[in-house]
Amino acid sequence: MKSAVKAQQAEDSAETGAQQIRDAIREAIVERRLSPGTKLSESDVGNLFNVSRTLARAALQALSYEGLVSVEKNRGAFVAYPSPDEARQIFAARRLVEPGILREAAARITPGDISQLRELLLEEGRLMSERGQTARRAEIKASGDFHLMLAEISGNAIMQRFMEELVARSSLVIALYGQSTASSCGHSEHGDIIAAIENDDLDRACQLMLHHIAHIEADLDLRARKSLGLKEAFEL
Amino acid sequence: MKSAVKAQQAEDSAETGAQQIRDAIREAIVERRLSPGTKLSESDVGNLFNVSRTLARAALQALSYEGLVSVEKNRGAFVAYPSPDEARQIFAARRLVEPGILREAAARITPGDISQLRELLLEEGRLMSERGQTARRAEIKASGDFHLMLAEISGNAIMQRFMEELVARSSLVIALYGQSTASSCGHSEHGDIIAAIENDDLDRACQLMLHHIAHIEADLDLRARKSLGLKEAFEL
DNA sequence: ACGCAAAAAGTTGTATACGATTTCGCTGCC
DNA sequence: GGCAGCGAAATCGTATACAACTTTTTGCGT
Repeated sequence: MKSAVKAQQAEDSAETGAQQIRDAIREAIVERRLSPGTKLSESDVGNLFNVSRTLARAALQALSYEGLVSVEKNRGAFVAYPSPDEARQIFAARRLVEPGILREAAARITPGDISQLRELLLEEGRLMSERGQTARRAEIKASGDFHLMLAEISGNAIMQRFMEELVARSSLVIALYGQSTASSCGHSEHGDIIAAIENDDLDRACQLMLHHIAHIEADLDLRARKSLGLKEAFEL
Repeated sequence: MKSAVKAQQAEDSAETGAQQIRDAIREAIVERRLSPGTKLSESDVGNLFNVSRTLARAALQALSYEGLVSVEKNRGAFVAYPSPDEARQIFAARRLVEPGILREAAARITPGDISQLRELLLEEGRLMSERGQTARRAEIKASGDFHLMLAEISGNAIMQRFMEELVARSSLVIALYGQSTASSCGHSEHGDIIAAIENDDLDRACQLMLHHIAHIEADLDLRARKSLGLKEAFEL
């Protein structure tokens, strides 16, 4: 599925080296190898990928359009540090669009799609039982891929791109505000949703999706701890 | 309202000259002063705004992320020429998200917002009765602003940005495939939607919104006339 | 020793330069 | 007359250079 997602955008383009850098950094952010707030200086990025600052800058700009990095004028680019309010908006957006995407996907889903989804779930479960950071990161990506694949099946490239943005930003939010050591997504809920789709019970599938999103959000601690930095941090 | 929309993004940023160029070009595209397919060479854009190719390029890249221009490797940037399929996806996306946005907006709407919406409608009506291209362009923008303002009222900046993209791209689609000489949006339908909101009849408001979108789409001729260029163009 | 000011270092914003790729027009051949 | 091939012009992709701004360090005075 990963290849399918990429192919759709690749086509003739492979636009430029900047694209590759953008993708590499995005992956690093989504997999949480880069923490929110980390500074991404143009020179450093350029050196890291052996390109000039021009390309590094282009990649960072691109990521800022996706909301994954924030560039501050004359100060530089940082891995985005979503505020609690932003976090709420991200999940509100997901609650708003994912049921609709699910409905469209269900209308066009093929047996092949379903088996691919199942495969994804299996992989996810396997990673879940594994130990180690590598497995954890792969699991994070896999759980997002479930939602992305639904968007892909829906056949609407625009919604798919939007979901990619939302999933990526969700990962950032979870990295910042997530509490449970458990992974980002309740794995079993994904399976339930597929089952509901197979049973042609669309309303139930949507309801499950909403619950699922609410579940993820419930694991967050979005109390505005605005730096809490001075006295409060030390008076105990 | 225009100022409000801009202020929200301006804040401290005003990031750079590229942003201004991007906005100027976008406005030109949305108001249909630039037709789909028009070539936007980096040098030309740079000269036009008296900046280097660097900034022109950045602006064009930004617009390509919004789907308003398509850049082809080693060939240049063009005002986007959405395919019929893309057009359908754009409107499918709008049908998917606008009812949700409407619901959120209705939940937070204030009397002040309503009067602002009414004001927008009045302006729209006034422009509608005027003659001339300038009025036509202003009307196009105004009719889009109605949808954008609902997104703004909804309080979700992410959905707002997404709607901005969808409305802008819709304008392109209408420019390409629209048939009626009449303006893009049925003006009266906007008023009906506001009325339904005021009556707390959300379901009706959503239904009106869906009809409204369907209406716009119905005015399009999305038959794939694939260039129609060879024999068909001349055999009559 | 502390605080403030000025300079130095580092980083971003923009312009220019150069190599690579495409496009277009020309010449020459069929 | 038309088409293939070649060369020039235009345009894009990327690197480098310089100016403007920010941050840090240094040094002086109190």
